[in-house]
Amino acid sequence: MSEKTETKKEEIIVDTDHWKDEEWLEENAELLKALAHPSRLKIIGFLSSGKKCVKHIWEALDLPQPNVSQHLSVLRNKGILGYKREGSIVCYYIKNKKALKIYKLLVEEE
Amino acid sequence: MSEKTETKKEEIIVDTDHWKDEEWLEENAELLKALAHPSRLKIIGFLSSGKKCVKHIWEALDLPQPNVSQHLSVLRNKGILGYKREGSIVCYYIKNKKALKIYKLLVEEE
DNA sequence: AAATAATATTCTAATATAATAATTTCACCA
DNA sequence: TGGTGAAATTATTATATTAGAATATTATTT
Repeated sequence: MSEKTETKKEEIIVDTDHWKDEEWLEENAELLKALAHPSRLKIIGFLSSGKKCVKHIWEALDLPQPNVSQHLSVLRNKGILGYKREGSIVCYYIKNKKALKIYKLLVEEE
Repeated sequence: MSEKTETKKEEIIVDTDHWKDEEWLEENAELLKALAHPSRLKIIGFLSSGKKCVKHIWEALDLPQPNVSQHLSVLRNKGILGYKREGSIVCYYIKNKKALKIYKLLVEEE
């Protein structure tokens, strides 16, 4: 959806009925679900100021390493985070702009 | 958080480290979780154009009535939707502005 | 006070998610 | 090549969520 649809009269109609598009609903619900956890939101917040390595993340967030690793994998698998191996350490960053915008909206909307 | 904090020097510092505030994280994760379901996102989308009664909702969305009622109660309990009984019918509307903004962001960000 | 239409609640079974502990993999260096 | 630090994976258990069926509630009309 959201694509332009042309009628006989060559009018351009922008379809805003996204809620009719099951695929769009699935995708976006998935995105929200990935963000909808306190620890994952915390990770996003921490990464919103830039790329950070895993150790830095779990130390700063005061969460056990395996737990953070699990949450990172959720965010990575949904394409929200990207990562880069730098020798023996791995650094994560926010790859998905939409996710970052959601986080910023939450912050601004206080 | 996000409130202005005054230091000894009367400087105004706007705190943007929301991710350090466990309560803020909980609240916002809850909000996202409530929205993070295809049917609930669908309901929000349908209601984004204005107040609608329950029957109208489950017919338009092509979902079973008890199922929609359950989802409406999730959204209502989180304060995302408000409702008004009008005789024998009940009409729901989006009460939480933040939730609506999230939905709109998802739509616009395509 | 039935009957009916609209909506909500409850129960259940299936599935998904989460925290924790234990283990493993990977890269680097002595 | 053995040791070490960093990160990921796996297994387990507890808890939460979901759809769907059945039932209940509420308000209106007859």
